[in-house]
Amino acid sequence: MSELSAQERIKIAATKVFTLKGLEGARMQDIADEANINKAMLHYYFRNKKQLFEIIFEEKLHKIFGAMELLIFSKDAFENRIRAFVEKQISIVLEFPVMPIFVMLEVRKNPELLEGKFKNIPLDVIRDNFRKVIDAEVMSGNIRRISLEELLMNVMSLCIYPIIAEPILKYVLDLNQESYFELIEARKKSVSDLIINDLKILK
Amino acid sequence: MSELSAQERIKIAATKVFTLKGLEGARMQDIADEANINKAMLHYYFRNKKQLFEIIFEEKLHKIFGAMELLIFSKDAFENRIRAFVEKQISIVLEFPVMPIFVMLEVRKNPELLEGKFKNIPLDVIRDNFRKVIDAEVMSGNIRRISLEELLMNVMSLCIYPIIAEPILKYVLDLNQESYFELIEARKKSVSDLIINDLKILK
DNA sequence: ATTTAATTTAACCAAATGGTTAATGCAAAA
DNA sequence: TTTTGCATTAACCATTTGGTTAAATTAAAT
Repeated sequence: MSELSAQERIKIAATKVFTLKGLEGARMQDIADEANINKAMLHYYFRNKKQLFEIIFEEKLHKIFGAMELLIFSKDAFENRIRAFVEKQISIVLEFPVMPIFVMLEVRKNPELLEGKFKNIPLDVIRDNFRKVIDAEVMSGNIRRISLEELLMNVMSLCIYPIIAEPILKYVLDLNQESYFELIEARKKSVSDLIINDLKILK
Repeated sequence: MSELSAQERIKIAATKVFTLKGLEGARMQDIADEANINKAMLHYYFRNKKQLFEIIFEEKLHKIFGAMELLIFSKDAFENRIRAFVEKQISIVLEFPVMPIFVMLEVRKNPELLEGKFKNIPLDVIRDNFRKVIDAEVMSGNIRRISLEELLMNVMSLCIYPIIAEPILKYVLDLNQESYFELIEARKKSVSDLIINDLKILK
């Protein structure tokens, strides 16, 4: 039935259960059932619940913030970088919509979870670099003055929220799966348009 | 020490624990400790964990969507209604930032949670009404054509996400509490500006 | 083929957990 | 003062939970 190794199946199962139930809410037996293996195997491949959790958590964290590098390590024009980032960000979140909710909630329970988890992603470099990019655009008169903080908050919000809030939005707006999905697909363009039009308005 | 009744203290404690840990992750003993009462009191005032949870959940749900009525039951001009809604929405979420995360996650675990929980908020009326408001503005040439769905997604995203993602944003953008709070306060205006400027651009 | 190592399982255990109960305190009514 | 009904507590119980272990099975090395 399954081509994957026990270890891989455990990680997939653990991701499913942890993201939905959180560290304390997840049951080792549920993870074992989901992975179709004996419960003892969980402790054979991963020392205990906490360690299994942390491995999953770190993987998901990197997935979410991996897209940020697109904003920096690209030689494209500013507008196109924004468009690429928006599209990538929406696609990533669509792949696993619970991910951001999971990360936000677990970080609130245990703030130390973030410490040292961004080794591979040089946040300070990305920040400095992107501020310079924005400044250059402002100097060239291409965009209005805006802070990195405001811009990033706007883009992340518009990309992430409509996907993580899917069940609520579908209920409130009375949408079926199909029309909801069309709306999200359309956002890959409309969010970029919104952001870029906002930047072009000179105060 | 506390002026509140045992029942009130339980609800406050339960809100704190449930919103952070979820239904399965929450421990009745933790709620009792947080409320400073004997564990048996929980079952004295509320039949069981599930019932206590559902009462908390419904309350929080209404708090979040209460603001939507501002968009309808106001006689203000369109632009001002948007501004009022944005300000209200941000204030509500600031009061209890875990609330939306909690609701989004629990609804994903158990979709039936939403069923029948909007008795007091006539969603269909609000939708119809607001669509008419938008149409009227479009007809008057005040705003570009936009769907209720897109507009609501944009506004909700920009208001809610930056607050629920606080710990992550502070870490990624290297912000202290003070500068983070300033940014959010500024959004009460800047989000409205962004939305309204977008609407004024005629395609 | 035999030994060795890695993988998998069922049975088990101590601790934690949701929930109950019988006894106790305690204020207002009689 | 006595009684009545609500509020509160400690002790208790059955079940669940994370974790262990020793035996069994399978795969790899000799």
